[in-house]
Amino acid sequence: MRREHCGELREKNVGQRVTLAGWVHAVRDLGSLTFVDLRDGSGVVQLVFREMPEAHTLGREDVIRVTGKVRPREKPNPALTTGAVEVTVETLEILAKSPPLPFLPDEEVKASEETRLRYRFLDLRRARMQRNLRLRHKVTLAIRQYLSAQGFIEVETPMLTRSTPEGARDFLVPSRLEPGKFYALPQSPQLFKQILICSGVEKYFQIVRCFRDEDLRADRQPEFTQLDLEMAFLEDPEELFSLLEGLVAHVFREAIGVDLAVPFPRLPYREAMLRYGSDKPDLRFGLEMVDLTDLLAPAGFKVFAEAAQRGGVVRGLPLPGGAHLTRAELNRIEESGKNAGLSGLLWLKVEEGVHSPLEKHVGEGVLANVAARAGLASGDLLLLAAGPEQTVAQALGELRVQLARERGLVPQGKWALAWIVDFPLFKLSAEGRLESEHHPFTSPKDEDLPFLETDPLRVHAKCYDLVVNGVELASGSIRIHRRELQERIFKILGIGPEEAERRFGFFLRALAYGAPPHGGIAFGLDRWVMMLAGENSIREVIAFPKTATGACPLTGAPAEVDEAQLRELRIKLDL
RNA sequence: GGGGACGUGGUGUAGCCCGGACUAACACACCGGAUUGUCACUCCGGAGAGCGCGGGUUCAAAUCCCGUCGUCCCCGCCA
Repeated sequence: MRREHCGELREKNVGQRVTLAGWVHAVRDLGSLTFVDLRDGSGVVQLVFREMPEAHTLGREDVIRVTGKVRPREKPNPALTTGAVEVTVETLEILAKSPPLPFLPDEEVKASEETRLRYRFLDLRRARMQRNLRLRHKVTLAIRQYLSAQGFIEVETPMLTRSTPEGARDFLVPSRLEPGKFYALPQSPQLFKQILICSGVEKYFQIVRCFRDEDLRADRQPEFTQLDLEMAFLEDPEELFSLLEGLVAHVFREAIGVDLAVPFPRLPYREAMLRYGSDKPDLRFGLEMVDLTDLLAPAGFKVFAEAAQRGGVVRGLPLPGGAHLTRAELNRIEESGKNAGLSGLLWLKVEEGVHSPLEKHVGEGVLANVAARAGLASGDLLLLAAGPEQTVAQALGELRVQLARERGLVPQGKWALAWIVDFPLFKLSAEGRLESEHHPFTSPKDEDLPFLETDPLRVHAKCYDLVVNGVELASGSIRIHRRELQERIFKILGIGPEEAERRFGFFLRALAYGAPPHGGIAFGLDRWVMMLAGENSIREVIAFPKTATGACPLTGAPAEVDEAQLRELRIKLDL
């Protein structure tokens, strides 16, 4: 269909005869004069119908085609990019009618999210959703351009595969040809991309759908998209970091015109936990925590002494300008701290000297030292907590973010990116078993290899996360490329040779036949686009997302299937 | 698995705490009419829900109670 684009008409088009097609965005019927805002993918332009009775039959979201002449407006509308002109209609053709709408595809949707999802085809017509879809396209295009220019090739890996040893629950697909057996949808292409490396694909990437059957959140969907990437002959994460800094900076520039400062800071996991109480710290603001165990444990306050005795810590979270907080506000903060797992929260403030309920227990000298270490100035507050290190760090970390938000200490429009490095290789599960912190194919750091069996928890991994404004954007590692080391790791994790062979023998075989050193990373694409779009939910940047129970209000999925389908798959339901 | 919030015409809300004047209100959308410069057009008129569903309490339930379903947020879970 030959046509001009509504949103592109300007004063320079005045006098031209044009054909336009699109949706009726609004109708203003003044009798023998009718104005219609016509919308297509490019934007909106005003049509003028004079003495055309058909114009009275137009309804919102009807699809029409018109021809007419571009004219300057008597009264331009500065709110519209095409506001200097209008099109006087000569012919009108109604291509499709629309029934009354559940909601108008205007900027301000009043419809609930459920209604929006049920009528997603209407919702996506809104300018904001169109912008989000286009932004997402820009991001994936920029990624493909950049990586392609760097010599990476995109390779597709199977959607129907076998259950890979990731941590999450798998979505299963029954096999008809082999009754009783199942495919799994991939949680990530982890093993396939490593096999590609072993296959001589030295630089691989894929923008790929991944599936995890876990509960949903505002930033979690059962199917989501990753930018998955892997490189051969990679031993030093720094090599990858500089490549990815280039990629990330390119995407930010292309997608939203922001120039990021590179390189991004590197922050060891241990330091992130100590200073920010999180392995994905929001570095847009300060409020850095300090360790006070050595000052306060021996100071004569029982709670602190006992915490230290049990191997715990005493930590402080400074709150600049917090000295004037009322008793009620402090109580509320303590309540939040308790919800986050603390057994209590004490405070200290600097205001014409140092004041604290601790004063009578530990004395002024100690308090002054504490204030000095925390770098407190007059008018500042320090929140104090004691207990097991992990608990205290995490809880104060949560408080740090919460207080910064509440008190407006988070700078808007700022992008704080950082690499978190030197993660531990293992962690203890709730049952006290060793588990991989990242995944079992992550390489330990060379200098820690001697402790692998003797003191596994002190072993660091060649593992890294990229965090942006307190959100984990990407996560990756240098992989194990020698089979012997892989078998040592399995052994430590309690995976015997038979189990290893059964679950991923195919992968171990690939490693055995000459695997180059390699490593890679995976980005959460939905989260990335969400942040770039300034949205609070990834559903706003996914064309057809699922609800919190994994349902699709548009299609009604998941749904029952025919008895015949089940019989063919030899499946009997037991509900 | 747990906690919290919510569910009222097509859509978004008010009413619910404190049951009765609710024959359920308002806005947008819709229908009819008027209208030659609007752009949230305006003006006049109209239709449209029995309050997610089921049960209970009561003389009386949108309102109180129990159950159930659905939506959203959070914790667990998600390496």
